Amino acid sequence: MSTREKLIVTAATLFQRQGVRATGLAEILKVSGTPKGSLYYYFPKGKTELIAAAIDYAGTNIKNHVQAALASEVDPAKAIERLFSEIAAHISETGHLDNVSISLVALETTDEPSLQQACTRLFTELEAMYTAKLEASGIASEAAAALGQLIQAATEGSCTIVATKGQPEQLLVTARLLQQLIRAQLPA
Amino acid sequence: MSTREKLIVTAATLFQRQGVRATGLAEILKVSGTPKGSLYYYFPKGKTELIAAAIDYAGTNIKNHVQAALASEVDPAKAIERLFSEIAAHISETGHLDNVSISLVALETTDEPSLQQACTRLFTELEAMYTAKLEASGIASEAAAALGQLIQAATEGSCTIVATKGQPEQLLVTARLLQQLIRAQLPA
DNA sequence: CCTTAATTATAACAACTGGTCTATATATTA
DNA sequence: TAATATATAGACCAGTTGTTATAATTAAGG
Repeated sequence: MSTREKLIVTAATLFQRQGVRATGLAEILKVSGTPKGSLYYYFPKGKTELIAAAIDYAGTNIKNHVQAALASEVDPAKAIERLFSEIAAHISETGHLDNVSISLVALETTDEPSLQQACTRLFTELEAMYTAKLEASGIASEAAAALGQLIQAATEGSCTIVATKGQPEQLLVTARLLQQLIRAQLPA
Repeated sequence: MSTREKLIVTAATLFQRQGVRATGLAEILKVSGTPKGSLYYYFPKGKTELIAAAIDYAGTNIKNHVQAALASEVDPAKAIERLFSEIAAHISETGHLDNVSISLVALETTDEPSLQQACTRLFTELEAMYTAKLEASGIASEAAAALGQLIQAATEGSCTIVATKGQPEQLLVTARLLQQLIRAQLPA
């Protein structure tokens, strides 16, 4: 792994776990074992540029997880169940939201247009993935789009609540209701 | 309004809008027009103590809004519609999440037990409010509890996404699906 | 009015922050 | 091998942060 990659991966993890403002550059350097000179060499615009790269990296990671879960089952309801149980397992094991949610980063960066746009893009892409899966199973596209939005909202909201409460199993309760809703929309 | 109250109200607003870490005591003092000596006089344990008071204040505010919306309609589905449209209007007008969501504060404070507990308590109380409303309309208690959790998750998640995207109308799409789900659970 | 309590004022502090700069080390190329 | 390009090292910087301490001012009580 190159120095630049180490910086991005470490930053992505720390930002998602504790937030952008709570993560100083000194900590990223220490955890990644990389030199300070390199940080400004690879990210001459500074922390904001590193945050942008970290959002993209985290986003790709999350999308890959979601894509794998959606592809693992033909039935979208079962796929959502699988996704939520994977998220629950991750949070249960790590106690953190890295690799599953960028809500904290998104909320912290609404005042910086380029970062807000990067987070917006990710949220939109995730919704589109859910929507596509639902459409592929025969749900009308308007209903699929609405459901895609709800699934994404429920996912981010559940991650936030579960991380706060320390109760990952709550994700499974929410998943069951979403499955019910999806099944009600599937063609007979 | 007393000095102590001014500090709490200002802190609550700024914390919900921009986060705890992005809000320094200097800004709270400036915006509230209160003296620095008073801050430590009233909150001798410092910023954490002020954050705790701000969470409680914000939580009471949010609970009051939710309670008013739930009480405004007998039908829980219509009440949720009203709540979501009020949230959408607020975000539309202000561009901020103060008075509607503590997700940012909650995510930033998971490493401080007393604050985590305060946020957990609020999330739990909000869920209980939704659950009680659903039960009162005849939904079986287990189903009502699961739905209460989904409503709370969808609310927090939607606020996060909508604040990021700057698209408050998306809340109304989500509200319609929640209404559908609620109606499917109501006794015939 | 005097005494006591409450509140305010503000300087000082150590620690942290993101960024700059220049010299040096390492890698690449011809 | 020497020259050039890339990457690293690390000192330094100004600004911000939350906190402490002490003196002064104001408010309350007898």
